[in-house]
Amino acid sequence: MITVSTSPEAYHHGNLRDALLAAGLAALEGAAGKAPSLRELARVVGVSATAVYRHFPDKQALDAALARAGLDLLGKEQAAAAERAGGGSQGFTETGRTYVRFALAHPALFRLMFTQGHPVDGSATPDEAYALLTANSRALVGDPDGAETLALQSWAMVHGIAMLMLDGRIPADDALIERLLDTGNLSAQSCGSSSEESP
Amino acid sequence: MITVSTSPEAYHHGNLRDALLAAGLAALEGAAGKAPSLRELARVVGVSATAVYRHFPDKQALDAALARAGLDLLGKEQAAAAERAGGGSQGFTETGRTYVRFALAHPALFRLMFTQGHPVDGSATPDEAYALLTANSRALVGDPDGAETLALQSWAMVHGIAMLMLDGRIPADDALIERLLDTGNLSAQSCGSSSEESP
DNA sequence: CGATTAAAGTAAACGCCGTAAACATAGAGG
DNA sequence: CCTCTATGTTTACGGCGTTTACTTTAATCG
Repeated sequence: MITVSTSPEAYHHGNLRDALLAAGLAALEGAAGKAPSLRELARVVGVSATAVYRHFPDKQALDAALARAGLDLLGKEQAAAAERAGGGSQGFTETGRTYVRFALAHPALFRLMFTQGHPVDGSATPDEAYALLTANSRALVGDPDGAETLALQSWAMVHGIAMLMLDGRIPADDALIERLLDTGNLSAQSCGSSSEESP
Repeated sequence: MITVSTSPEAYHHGNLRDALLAAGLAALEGAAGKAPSLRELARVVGVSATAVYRHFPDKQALDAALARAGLDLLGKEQAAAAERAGGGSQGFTETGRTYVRFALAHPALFRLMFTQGHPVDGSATPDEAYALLTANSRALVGDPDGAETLALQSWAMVHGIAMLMLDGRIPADDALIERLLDTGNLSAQSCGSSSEESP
């Protein structure tokens, strides 16, 4: 009944793994916005709960696979957005904007991606998003150390914006995203004068 | 047997609520770093699981109360740190440093604080940390709009750093914290020239 | 002071969850 | 054709959050 994009094999021998991942991603988008249970996924795919264990050692592994899928998707969207903006500092900013928008568009998936206890899959395949980030910041600032710092600061900034908006601590407002993404203001702290001043 | 700080009454009529919160905070600090279950908390306090429902409508409410307690604690630590640093921009930076340190020192609690679906307790008591943040940034920049932007950007930055470190995406390294907290570098993007440039 | 009443606790049960163990079956390879 | 191995199923366990119905405690009030 359910056809999964990734692999065209007959269902009963073949692509349960992909079917589970597809069902998981679908569930994460659903109105519930709730992380799906292993049993629920098995039910949706039409298989017994324990069948899942033929393809994932435990639920955490399933979640990790979902997280990696989400990370890949984010990386692709970012790359596309950066290219559309024509690279350079414009592309860099667009990458950040896409990051926040992705989080707001897929809240449950985004939470899952970053909520695992340890880095997803221990750097087996470093994710595309991060590679793009460092490459772009290296293109913007010459000094390698400065480039890494800029990359991490930018990541932290957009990640913080995304998380605070997802958690409802600050309004998930488009205009606010733009305002926060414009880091020119931040330099008021250290750009105009040197680092000391008191009221 | 267990004495709880908040309320000195005899146990069987009185302070189950506070005992549960204390047990919850203790569990969140424990080596497990795992969010405690309602039943586990009841067990620790020596009460049946359903007794909890006399004091909290459901587990989410218990979690929200724990989150609020954590928020208060964070606010107090930040205020103390800012005062110790003598206020001004020094104090402002110290506030941020304390935020990240708090997250690393109490990972499970910090996660709980920001992982609830909606803002904890719908702005009933706006939290001290945020009040301090806006007050400080207003003291640093004159323009109220600019102050709010600076406040939110700073919050997003430290929150992002904290979260990425908790999730193991970037090393939880003291030197790195310092490097990322120094936002002077960020201005390289928009301080030296106007906003356009390409490689 | 004693009866009533409301607050605070208990016990049992429900349906869900993740996971383990033992068993079934289909298809590939000798 | 028969056997293995990969992939599935059934059944079961303990833990979870929550509901329902019951009991106890202590505070109120005539």
